[in-house]
Amino acid sequence: MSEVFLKDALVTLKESGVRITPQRHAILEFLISSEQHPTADEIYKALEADFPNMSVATVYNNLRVFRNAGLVKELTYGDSSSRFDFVTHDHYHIICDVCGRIVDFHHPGLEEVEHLASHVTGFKVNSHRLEVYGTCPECAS
Amino acid sequence: MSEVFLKDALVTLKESGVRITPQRHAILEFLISSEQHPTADEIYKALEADFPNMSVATVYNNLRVFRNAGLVKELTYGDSSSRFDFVTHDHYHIICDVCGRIVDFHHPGLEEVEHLASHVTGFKVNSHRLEVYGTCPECAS
DNA sequence: TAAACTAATTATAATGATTATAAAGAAGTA
DNA sequence: TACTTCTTTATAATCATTATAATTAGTTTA
Repeated sequence: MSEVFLKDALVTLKESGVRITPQRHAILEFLISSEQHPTADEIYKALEADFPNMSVATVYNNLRVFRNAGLVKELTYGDSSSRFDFVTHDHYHIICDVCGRIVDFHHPGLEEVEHLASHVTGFKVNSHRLEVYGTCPECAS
Repeated sequence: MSEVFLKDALVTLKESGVRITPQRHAILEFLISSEQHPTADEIYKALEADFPNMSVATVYNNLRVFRNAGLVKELTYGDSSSRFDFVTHDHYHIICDVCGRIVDFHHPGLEEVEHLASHVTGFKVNSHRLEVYGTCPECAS
């Protein structure tokens, strides 16, 4: 399953003229396999063993490359550092107020909200962002 | 109208044992009158004339105090600095991808989404966050 | 009202995430 | 193989935010 995502991602990159380097391959692979929405630093640390000489800048640079290619979404919450999420299909996030864990969930798109917003404000709507906050089962017990 | 908001806010603060200083008064007043969702630095600069000796730390400290009191919401987007929004009644934001302008709009709460999220993930839901992105009428023309 | 207690402000330094820069290295191409 | 261009690395710079310590100012109570 995740193999397919990786292959598709590599094709997407190649088509937009981006070179596939071992570092890029590894960052993508880690992002896809990770269910944890990691920060740039977490990615950096996770790949330290395989790439002892890799620079943090490489991680940031490539996350930006992936984001521009539409492969990765950057999630910004109140805390200090961004988290990165490999884009598979549309899903929303629910975030635990206690431990910060981010869990995916699916919900039909909110077109009606987009329509209303467009109607009221006169904006031409492109997209929306929705997050739900609460307490995860582990922290609740 | 905004006078009422200010008075209510001051009462709320007093009730939670927070002292009303001239700086706090000014920051609140500016936040309420502003339709621009300012950054901490914008608040600091706006009050520079009236409070030449005020420290940036004071702005940050008090924004945190207001946030803890539930008077102010912190908005974090991709860009570097947070924006702060005085809480009146529930409303959502639509953000222009071109110029970054943030406009308020109202929409009935999305309880059904919260319910579904809770059901699927087992979380105890507290709140949610929704933002719509697009192009504002000015930038579209 | 004035002393006393405590919280708030100020000035400054520190932190920490992210970005910029320049040199070295590697991928793709003729 | 030599060339061009993109990528990585190492490091320094930037910038928002927070921590610290000393000073100042609200608030309380006698």
